[in-house]
Amino acid sequence: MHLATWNVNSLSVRLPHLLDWLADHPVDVLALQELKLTDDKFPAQALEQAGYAAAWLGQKTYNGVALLVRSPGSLGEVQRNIPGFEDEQARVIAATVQPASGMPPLRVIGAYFPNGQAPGSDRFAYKMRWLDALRAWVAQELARHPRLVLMGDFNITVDDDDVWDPDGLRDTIHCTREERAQLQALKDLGLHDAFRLFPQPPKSYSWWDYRQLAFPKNRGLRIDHILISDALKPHAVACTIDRAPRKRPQPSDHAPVVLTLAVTPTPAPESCG
DNA sequence: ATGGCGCTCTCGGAGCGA
Repeated sequence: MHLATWNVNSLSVRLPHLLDWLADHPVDVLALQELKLTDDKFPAQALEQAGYAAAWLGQKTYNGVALLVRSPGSLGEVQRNIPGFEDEQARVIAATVQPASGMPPLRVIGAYFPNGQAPGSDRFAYKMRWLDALRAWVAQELARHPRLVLMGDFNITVDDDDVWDPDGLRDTIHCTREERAQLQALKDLGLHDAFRLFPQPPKSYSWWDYRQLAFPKNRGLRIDHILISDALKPHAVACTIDRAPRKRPQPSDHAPVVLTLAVTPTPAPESCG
């Protein structure tokens, strides 16, 4: 089965891209970020016709997140935003997912982490507060749901391998020690960066600036991540970034990240052969 | 050196993203 995350940068604008992508890649679960629409504008009917049920949390102009599950899968115990963390911004949606593929249920958290603008700014301070609240809540979620996926636009690079120009971008937003320490603290709860469980091409990124021919020059960042719990790690068989939608006219600035999970655990590499 | 693109809200140009 397949799970994916994609920051679409306006679901209204990108709906044709999304429907095309789902037709070619009928993933079981998809987390979307930056819907940029209010709840009443969410294209639930078009997605249902494409074979997907959805839960969403939108707002005017900015942010907005959704979880999609391929029918006849289902979403239950939907949580919108972080419990106990007052936030006007629509950034988190979680659900217990029963996949269509027949795999046992998963707890899936889709998140659009704050950008942070610049170190030292008010928005950076908000990003740190938000990350503190997220981590405390994810710890509780993990205790209740060992089979957990946390995926989305993290707006944080894990390390310099995720940065096209690590020296030029040293300690700039998405690359600061504080942000990376927060991401490490999330991983320390017992989560694994699915992308780095597997050999990957060098200079693999998930976001490229619209300007300066950044995409054709592959000047990007890997800031969209899929973290999986200890219990799911033995099921992971592949994780890739699909650059194809970024090559289309009027693309999102982000590419989808796709995780493949086996229904049954796969042997650890040490036990092979 | 700066801003360079794209989206939203709204029809001029600002705010924001990353």
